[in-house]
Amino acid sequence: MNAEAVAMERPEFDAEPIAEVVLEADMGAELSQLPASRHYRRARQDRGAETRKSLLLAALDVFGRYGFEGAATRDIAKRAGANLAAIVYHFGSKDALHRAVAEYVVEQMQARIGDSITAAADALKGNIDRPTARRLLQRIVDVHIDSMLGEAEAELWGRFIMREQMEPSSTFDVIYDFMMQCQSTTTNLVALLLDLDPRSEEATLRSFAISGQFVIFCVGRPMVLKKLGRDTLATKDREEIRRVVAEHIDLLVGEALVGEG
Amino acid sequence: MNAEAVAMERPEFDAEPIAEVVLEADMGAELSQLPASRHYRRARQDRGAETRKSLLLAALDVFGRYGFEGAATRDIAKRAGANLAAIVYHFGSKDALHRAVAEYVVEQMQARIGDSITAAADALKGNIDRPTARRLLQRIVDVHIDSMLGEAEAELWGRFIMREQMEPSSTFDVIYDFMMQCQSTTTNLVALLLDLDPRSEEATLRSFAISGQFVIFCVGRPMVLKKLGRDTLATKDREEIRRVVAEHIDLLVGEALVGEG
DNA sequence: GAAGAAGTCAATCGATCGATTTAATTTATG
DNA sequence: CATAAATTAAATCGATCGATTGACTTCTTC
Repeated sequence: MNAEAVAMERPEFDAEPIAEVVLEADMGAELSQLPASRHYRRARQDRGAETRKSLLLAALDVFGRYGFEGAATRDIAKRAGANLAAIVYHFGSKDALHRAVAEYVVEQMQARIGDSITAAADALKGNIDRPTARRLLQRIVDVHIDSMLGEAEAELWGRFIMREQMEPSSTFDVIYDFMMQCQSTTTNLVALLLDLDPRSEEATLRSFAISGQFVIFCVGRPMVLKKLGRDTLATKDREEIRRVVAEHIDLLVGEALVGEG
Repeated sequence: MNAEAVAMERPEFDAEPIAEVVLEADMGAELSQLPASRHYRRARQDRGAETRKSLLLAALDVFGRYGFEGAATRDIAKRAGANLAAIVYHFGSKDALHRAVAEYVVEQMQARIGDSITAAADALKGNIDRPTARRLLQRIVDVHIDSMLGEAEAELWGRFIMREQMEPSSTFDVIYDFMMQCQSTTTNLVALLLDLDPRSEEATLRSFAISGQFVIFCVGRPMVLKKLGRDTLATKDREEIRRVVAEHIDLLVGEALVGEG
């Protein structure tokens, strides 16, 4: 079951290069934004990156839909347009692939909403006034909405996270920690705006309720789309959602949003 | 794959009694509230009802966690404390069991929140004032919160529904229709309270955002529990959530809740 | 209390699918 | 051309799948 363990027991199995490949976290990151030019024949010096990225995305989808045990490596390889053996070659095992997916998800989310969180967390260390807190909160909310509803891949992240929440594996901690960090920062901002103790249950509940206003559009997306009569959320829809949620928060925290935008 | 088809092809297989058993929707409904008395030796006249109920609940759990294909009938039978063959005996096939679970979920949800929906829908046919609309809306919200967070089984309904939403099977329509009906009624109430066209995107989005405030406590329950430092939501927590959400809605629709506690 | 219906059970069917491994082949690069 | 990286088809071997069977137990009914 554990491919690394197997590799250790078998010295003739050259595990080192694979391990290195797996450990470099930025695999194919630069490749994903490659120009579509057909004549761009470079990047062949690392053909593997393409396959790794395909496998990673396919695994993200399949793991998210069927869970770790329910996911079939055959299915993942087929969707990725890669050979079955490529999974072991590039990642080491099904386990390791799953771990890589979890890390990838956090990485992507961190890249999109990390700044807004650290900005708020840093500001909260000092003394900030209510308009500033309101603006920092809105920043977090907007970034969440844009990343959760804006890009197609985000649907996969959401599914993967929801599934991990149902049957938490050992790799879930890293996702969990990140989300708790987001929630804590949001709670602190809400507490400040509502003159509540940040550690009170009241602050926590109000913070979750506020977050729920946009999370619903992620977890209930099929229902929302059906109701709106669309098959995808347009940019305009997303802006409407941002506007509505912003107005709601204005009403809820009794501090209208002012400045920058 | 299809057991009914097989049954049709094999006249010697006595399918009728099974079909009847499957079709009666109230299977074991009265049995679930049996007194725990050890000497209550009745109900042996229909031992099957107990097994059916066990299988149904186990299937609800397993289908919800692993999806239809990922679910193993062996797993379901084991969790139900029943024999593998009992599934085919009582339901006809894995497919039919899945269908029965979907119907059961709608049935249970209907029993808990159906009244609040039809009450609101009926009232909306005539002319109602804002305080009444506000009260009807709160009724729907409270009933949702109580049923989604109050009973242990509701966690299973939620998981099953979320999973069906991910990979909709043919049996999903019945669930979907019910949920859309809830959402439509809520939207109409919200539109009335905010002076919006009930069919406008604005009304839909605001309605979803409002619903999200309590749905988050269902889909994000593990996160909420972790943050609160509990391992289960107490009655007091549920009351707090009801209070917070009610206050929020007061602020959002500009119509404070009055009357009947 | 015997007949028979209802329900349960262990054992088993054939088939599919599971992850992993092997060996052979293709591809790019110095 | 030589080398290493990457890909591929094929095979391994076990596990598991849903469904079925027929014997067995429990309950009802006449």
